[in-house]
Amino acid sequence: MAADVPTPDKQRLLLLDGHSLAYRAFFALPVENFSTTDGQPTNAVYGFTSMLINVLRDEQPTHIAVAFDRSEPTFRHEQYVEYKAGRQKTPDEFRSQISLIFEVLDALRIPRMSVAGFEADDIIATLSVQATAAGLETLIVTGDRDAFQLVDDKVTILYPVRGVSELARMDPAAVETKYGVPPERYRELAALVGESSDNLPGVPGVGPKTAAKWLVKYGNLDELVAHVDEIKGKAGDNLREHLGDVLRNQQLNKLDCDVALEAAPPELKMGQWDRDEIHTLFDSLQFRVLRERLYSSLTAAEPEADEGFEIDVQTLEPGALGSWLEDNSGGRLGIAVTGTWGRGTGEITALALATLAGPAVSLDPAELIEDDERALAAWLADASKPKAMHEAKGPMLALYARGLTIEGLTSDTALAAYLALPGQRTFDLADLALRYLHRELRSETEDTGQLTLDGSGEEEAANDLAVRARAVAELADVFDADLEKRGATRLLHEVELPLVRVLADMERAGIAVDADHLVGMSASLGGQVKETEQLAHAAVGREFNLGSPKQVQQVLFDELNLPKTKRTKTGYTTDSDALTTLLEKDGHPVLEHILRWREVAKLKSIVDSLIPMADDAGRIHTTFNQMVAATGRLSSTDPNLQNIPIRTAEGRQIREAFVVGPGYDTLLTADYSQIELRIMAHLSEDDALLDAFSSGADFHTITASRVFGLPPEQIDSELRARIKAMNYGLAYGLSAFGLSQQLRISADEARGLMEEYFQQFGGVRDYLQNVVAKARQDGYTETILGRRRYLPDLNSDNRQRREMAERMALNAPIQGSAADIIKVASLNVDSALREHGLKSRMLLQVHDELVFEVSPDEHSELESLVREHMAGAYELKAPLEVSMGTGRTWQDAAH
DNA sequence: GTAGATACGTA
DNA sequence: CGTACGTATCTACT
Repeated sequence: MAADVPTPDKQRLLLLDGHSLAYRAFFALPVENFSTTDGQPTNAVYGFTSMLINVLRDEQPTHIAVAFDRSEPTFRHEQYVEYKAGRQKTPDEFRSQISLIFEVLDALRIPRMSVAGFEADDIIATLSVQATAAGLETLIVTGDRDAFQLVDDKVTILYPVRGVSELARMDPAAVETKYGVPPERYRELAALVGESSDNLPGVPGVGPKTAAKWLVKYGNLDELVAHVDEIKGKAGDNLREHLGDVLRNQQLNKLDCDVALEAAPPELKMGQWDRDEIHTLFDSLQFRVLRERLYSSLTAAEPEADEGFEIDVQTLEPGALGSWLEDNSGGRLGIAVTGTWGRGTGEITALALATLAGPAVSLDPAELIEDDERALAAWLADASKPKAMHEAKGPMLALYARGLTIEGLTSDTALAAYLALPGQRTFDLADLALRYLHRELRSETEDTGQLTLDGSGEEEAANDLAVRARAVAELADVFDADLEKRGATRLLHEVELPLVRVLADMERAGIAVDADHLVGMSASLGGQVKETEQLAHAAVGREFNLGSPKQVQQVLFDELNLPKTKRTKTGYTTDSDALTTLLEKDGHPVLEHILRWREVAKLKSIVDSLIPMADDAGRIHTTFNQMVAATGRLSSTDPNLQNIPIRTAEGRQIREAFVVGPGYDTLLTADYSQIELRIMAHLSEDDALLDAFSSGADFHTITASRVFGLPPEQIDSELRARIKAMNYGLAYGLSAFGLSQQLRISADEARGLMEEYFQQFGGVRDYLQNVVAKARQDGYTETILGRRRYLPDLNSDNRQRREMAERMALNAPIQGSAADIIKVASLNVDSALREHGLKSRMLLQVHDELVFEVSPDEHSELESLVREHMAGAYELKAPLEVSMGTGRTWQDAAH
């Protein structure tokens, strides 16, 4: 099959009009948001660079140049003294930024060109003609419409439409669609219409529409001039009267394709840019987000890293591991492991250790003799021997399964990458090696094509694993420096790294379930699902699949003609909110059955998914993921034990299936009361909100009493519920519209409610506004422990994306700080359990709640330790409060 | 078999 | 037109 033979990529020349793009950016981006702390405006540099990065990423050019105007007069001024007269002087804030743009281009090794007496457009025109002749495709990015005359099947223009983030692709068809004439006629059209920014008046009263109509009718401008007497009406009179202007415009807007240039297109190859130079420059410009974007989007545009790792993988005689470790464990060693893990256990199949720059070994754990096994175990367990791993938790479980514990981890390169790039979902070692070490994850020395001794490929696998270990060792150093710059060193070493073992212990412990209870529930729910299904079918008069949103839509909106709900991509929503509203309006009985069916079917599917999860000891082991949530929270998978139902009575029955295991007395749950609201009060330092917490009374009632100006005892459940929704909604970026939807009140009422609220709690509004403004400037938000979330979309021109990013910016410091706090609490509780020699253990973390299994006679000691370390995890201005409960089941332990 | 859309469970 | 997740199911694709 030769179908996939890659063809050499087309050579593509990217030409940018530096001045016109920078000028666009200058007016598109508010200078208040784009200045360095010492007052240097950077909006034009920022916008230009941002556009440049996007185009480089999206178009992957092979050649590039940026053209600039000169301040000297051009040949056009000689022909027409009024050319560009009456233009406002360029603002000083703009002029100072041009040299900064030069610096950016120089650091990126992008050639810039300017020629006395010519405009940037003439340079671009010349290069594009030469490029076509040399067989290159040309892409021109410019905000100057004159360039449209250059468009043909080899030359495309990218024209900024709104702000700096969106480019319209102008090929011949697009020009014709937009202007009604093909690109080669564009000059003539522009001559008729005129160009006020160049001080080139056209025919009064003639816009692009009329001009295009004439050109289409007569074919071209010459013919139009020849038949100028045939044109009727006022427009015709104007044309005859201003014919001179039109012909002059046509002369002046013609781009010169024959400028003498120092370099021809084939010489304008994309070069390798200098990371250090970019670092320094972007630091001085205080471009944090752009640097990220540049690095993340341009790795592909860099020349392929075809280098691998030089590594000396040593073969050890049996019994030699101890002395090897003695010789080589002075510095941090990288560890790489293969095997399988999950559900709280695992198995190691191979292991490699690598020094940072010296030798490495690859081991087969199954074939270690006793001495070697002992030496390995001792080294692994030695906290004073520094180690680095990549995604250590799984291997930790597998090592533990064969009796090995690991101490002295000073880096987990996946965790470090997560702190550096919290929005990324995966942290593949090979990707990180390419990106941060600029090398492929393979050995440079190996693979001369010769067979290994037994031909099994074992040696190759051992080599590969050693390469991974080496990459881990090197990456660990790179990230140590990177995290130091981001202020995340302590977060890694004091929170995330030690948490790995705590999470591994929770996964290993698992939580006991009452299988009979689950099986019983499944049967009963199964019966209800069937019954409800029949009721639904009877109500409609035919059978349909209740689990298919498409069929439900068909039944409700096509057959029963119920009022239409909110649109989705494929039709109308049938979600429970919409169906509940419909039920109130129409009351068709099938609605009730659908809602009920969904409820019981959901519960049954949860129950059924849990049943086969229990191990031989009757325990379920979730997997906690420490690096997926952009805010710093944990997540739980396989199964997700962080979303076990609790709202409805039937849902809570599922919690009754999670029980205390043999050898333990009871379960204990401990959760933070209103932790996010306390954090909001702490961060905003709003006195009224802080007072509400220190008063000791019910928080929502107290805040409601302030908002409504009533004594607390007159706050009924309705009023309390409204303010409770506001209290929580604020931290999510809730709008008046959203509030009105949720409370089923009018938008005006909701708006009034918010006004009243902010009247009382103005500090909260100030805080929320500031948090977004600061994030817009810095490019990221930060939690109390310095965990960042990068939000480049805060400066997006797309309103929807920007507003989304704003809500994320509101929420990330609050949700993320709560995550910080419960992580610290988990660590401190865990240490305390060890220190006090308790057998009780931590089983689950559910965002603001910890679940423990209590060993006999440890009840009161555990309770006081948990309370102490949870409440004391962080000192907030609205102090943390913890509530606890105990019981045989997770449900009974609720409080 | 997989990807996307929809719906819904938790904090 | 309220954040952060994971899972089940259906549907339409390869």
